[in-house]
Amino acid sequence: MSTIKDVAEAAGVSIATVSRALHGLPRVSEATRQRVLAVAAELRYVASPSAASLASGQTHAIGVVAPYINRWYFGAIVHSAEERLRAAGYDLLLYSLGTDAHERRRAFSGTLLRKRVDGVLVLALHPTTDEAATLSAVGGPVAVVGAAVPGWASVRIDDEASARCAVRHLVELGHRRIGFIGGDDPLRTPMPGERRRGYRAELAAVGRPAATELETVGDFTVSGGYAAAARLLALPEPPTALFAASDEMAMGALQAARHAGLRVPEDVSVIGIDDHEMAQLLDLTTVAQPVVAQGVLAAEMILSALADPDQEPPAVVVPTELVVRRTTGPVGRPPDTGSATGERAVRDRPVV
Amino acid sequence: MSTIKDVAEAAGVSIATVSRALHGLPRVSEATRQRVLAVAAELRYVASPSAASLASGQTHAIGVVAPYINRWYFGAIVHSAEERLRAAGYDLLLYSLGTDAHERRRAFSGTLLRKRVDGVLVLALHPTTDEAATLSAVGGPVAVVGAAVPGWASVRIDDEASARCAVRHLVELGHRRIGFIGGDDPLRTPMPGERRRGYRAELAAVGRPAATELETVGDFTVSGGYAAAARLLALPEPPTALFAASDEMAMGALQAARHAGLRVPEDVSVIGIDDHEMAQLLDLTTVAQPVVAQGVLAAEMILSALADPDQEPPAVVVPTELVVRRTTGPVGRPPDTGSATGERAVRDRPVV
DNA sequence: TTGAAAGCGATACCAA
DNA sequence: TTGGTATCGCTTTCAA
Repeated sequence: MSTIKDVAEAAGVSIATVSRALHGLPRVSEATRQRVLAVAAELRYVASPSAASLASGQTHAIGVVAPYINRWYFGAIVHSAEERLRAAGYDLLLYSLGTDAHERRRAFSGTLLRKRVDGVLVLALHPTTDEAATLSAVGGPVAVVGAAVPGWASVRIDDEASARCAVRHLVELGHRRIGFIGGDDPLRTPMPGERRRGYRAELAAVGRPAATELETVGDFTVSGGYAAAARLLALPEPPTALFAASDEMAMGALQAARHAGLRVPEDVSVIGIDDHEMAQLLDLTTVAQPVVAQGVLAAEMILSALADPDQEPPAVVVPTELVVRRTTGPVGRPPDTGSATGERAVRDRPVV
Repeated sequence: MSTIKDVAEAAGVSIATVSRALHGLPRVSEATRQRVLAVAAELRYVASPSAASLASGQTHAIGVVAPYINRWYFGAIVHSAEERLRAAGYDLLLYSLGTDAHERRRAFSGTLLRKRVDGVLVLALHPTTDEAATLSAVGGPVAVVGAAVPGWASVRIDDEASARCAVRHLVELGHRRIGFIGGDDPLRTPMPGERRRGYRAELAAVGRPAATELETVGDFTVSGGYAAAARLLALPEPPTALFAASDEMAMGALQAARHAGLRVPEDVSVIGIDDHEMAQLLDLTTVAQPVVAQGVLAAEMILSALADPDQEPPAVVVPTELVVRRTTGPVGRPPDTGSATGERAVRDRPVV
């Protein structure tokens, strides 16, 4: 494996000149640069990242801290962020933590990241004040997706407003008894709480404050949504509509309704949040959030902070949009497939 | 940010001793070790990975080269492999290439990985002989999931046998006119071809060689599966069953059948391969492959090769299993929900 | 049991 | 326009 020294010798110049030539820096004659480039290519020279970062203090790597990588939301965001970061010459170091508190501590303490990355992308994790402080101490800029953290750049949706939007859609269809499938908070994100707050607020706005028995926990998985919906539909006075705080839970709810012998949306309406890639396939009505845009934006925030560390970190809230498909309909009547059901409503095109 | 020198001074020893103490090496008295450990903790010392790898030649990082990260199969494998590798003290460098030929070239040329990782995990990508050679030249061990490459460790399923298993299930249900939804090969993987071969072989075995019009292309996406199925079902003499080479395509096929006004499985049976996490939700019959096990196994192959570079790289084929749910049934009769439909059949439990 | 010192392979400053 | 060289922070060998 050739080093910069090999290139220097073969090109008949010093290593300093090789370095300059390869980095496109000035103070190298064009002739020399070409010669160095040719020799480097010939020797298949690749600079050692370790040596380069030891000398320069830059790693050209961004750490991605996420609870999961194998879920739609996270996969989509990591994918779009990676594309943007790689185009800018950065590598991605992946840290998916699971729900393990110990791993979380390691990641946020900086033990894993210090001296290893130039910046950090945090996904859907809300650090405590302490955690934010220690992770900031790692040194580089931090951007977070799905939460707002003082001092960090952030991109997110308005979770409370999105929940209100979903519930309002159901209310406009005449529903008054609406079940909520939320989640507990193993990762201490504020998101579940905010979506619940939106649910309650919108119900309160129509004078039907939420009943405790209508709020359940589905922990953001398909099977959790199934179980929660099954419980709600088995109530003495079951809800006529279900609002799940994520599409994955809504999909479970869909199946639970079918297994209970109920037609969707004739007997029960179901709405989610996300616009998961399978939502269209299942005809699920949902409040769509732009995941790709959030990933790209977060990546650009990091790049921008890297370029100019002194700027104020931006906090962007991206819009969501109600997408009406076929799992929501008027209460107690056959589904309305004709005219619009709400001014913000977007009626979705069929697959393909 | 403290360095090893700070720790050495604070502990009143040399940096060599600090290094030994921190690495648990011998030739350090227990008392000294404790003192160094205490001082290091106090100073929140974290060794610089760049300096360490420059000096030792080891990066403690594994490169993951995959076409996508935001698809079920890849997310699941990366997740399980990461867990295993992190437990062994390795970081993960993510390289998801998309279908871009240029990115692919960069990754396999070693430009991205040389001197950067100790080993490489390749997912579902089949390198050319040249690519395999240059990636091997990167230096560390390589393990591949979903393909077999001479000289590399590998874990995979038997794609042809899995396809035969799926088709045999349909044949045993009485189907003779069976449509195939495969995919072209943007990433030059042999997998699609092998599944097609299995389809043809099994049909030939019952004396019904495949008709060209029954073989379509769905490019392994939901919408591709939808379009392919729609085409098949619109044939003058449509198939009574559809075999999709992946669950995602099968899900699209399911929807296409419903949109065509056909009942599944009464009018048309659908089977896939994978056992995608949503397959259970959709009651999809499929041939399950163990993704978590494949990820862990591949990770362990790399670790093992790192520990002992001289061993012969293993090539493991993991078993698949037919999982009968409710999208396949006897041809031209109402679905048989009673007794078993095949000796390898596993009847799936309901969700939750 | 401990320390001194020679690299590892680059970057970047200062002279020439 | 070029080269010499100090430096980054650690690992590892060899002496003490």
